[in-house]
Amino acid sequence: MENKRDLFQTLTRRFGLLNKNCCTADGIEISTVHSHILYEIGKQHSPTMQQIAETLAIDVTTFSRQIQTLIKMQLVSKSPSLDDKRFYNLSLTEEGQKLAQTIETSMNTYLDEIFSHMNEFEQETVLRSIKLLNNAMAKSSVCCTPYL
Amino acid sequence: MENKRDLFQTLTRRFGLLNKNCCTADGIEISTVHSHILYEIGKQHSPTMQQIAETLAIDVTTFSRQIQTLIKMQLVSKSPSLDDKRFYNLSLTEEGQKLAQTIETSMNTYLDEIFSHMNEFEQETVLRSIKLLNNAMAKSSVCCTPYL
DNA sequence: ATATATACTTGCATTTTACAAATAAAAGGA
DNA sequence: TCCTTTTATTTGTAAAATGCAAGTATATAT
Repeated sequence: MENKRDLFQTLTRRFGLLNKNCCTADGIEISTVHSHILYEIGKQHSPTMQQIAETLAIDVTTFSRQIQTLIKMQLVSKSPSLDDKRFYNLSLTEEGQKLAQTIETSMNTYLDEIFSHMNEFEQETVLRSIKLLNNAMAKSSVCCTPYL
Repeated sequence: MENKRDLFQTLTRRFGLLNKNCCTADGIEISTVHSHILYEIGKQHSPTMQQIAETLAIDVTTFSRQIQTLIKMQLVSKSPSLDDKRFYNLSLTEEGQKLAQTIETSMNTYLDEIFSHMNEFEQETVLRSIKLLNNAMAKSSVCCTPYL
């Protein structure tokens, strides 16, 4: 269990589980994909369909239907851009914001709990390392080119 | 972009992309889920259906069908356990092993490329940090209890 | 011997996915 | 201006993935 890939595989699988569990608890019942979409819409500034779909590497046609679902669930709203009516700007409804916030809070609680098993120094090292890694990935040619 | 969750979200999304891209290249055409299954079967010692399904947090009934597909693709074989015929032991066929190896190689190539954007010291720090994190997650009550 | 538990599979209905083709709006060129 | 091309999004359709409930088969317990 000492090669890079295995370390990453383990890490990301567990984080994936965290993501999965956090959104299917008390009352809230939302799929991981949907929570990712909410997260990204909340993060970006009135993004278009394509922007979110690309960020999440979801096929646009699939994404189009997922957005339809989220609109039906009253979590997201979609309005045509004023300057160019081909674009639609996505935003979270009030309810969507509240849900995103709930998820955010519980994710951070989970992460804090996990970090509590490390000492101060380790915690800082780990955070710094993940930033390093993210930067390295952003520079990489094999990965994630368009994503900050 | 400075909170824990965001860092993790970015990291795991990108690693997910890597996983996705690596398996849909030249000739090989395999879904991410299938590649995870191959990976785990290769890693564990003649595991049962349930073990792999649990490790990957896939519903057993879904998993049962996925295995059927992989068997049809001649990548996996399944044989009833001798001591207890309710169990089936999974293993990779020769072809499955070859494919798993190909994926492994290309994943490690990708990761090496990514790591090449950091200096020696950073690389070591990052690897050490991921180990720390994995250990912390293993200790955590909110996450991944049964998974090493 | 019968009941209970466990490992896995199948029936079925829903959801997700993605290619190809359609629609709609903007941009460019004559 | 009209016509072609490009771009953003949606729909048709068919395949695959999902997960609950119920089924089968084997082992364990009383």
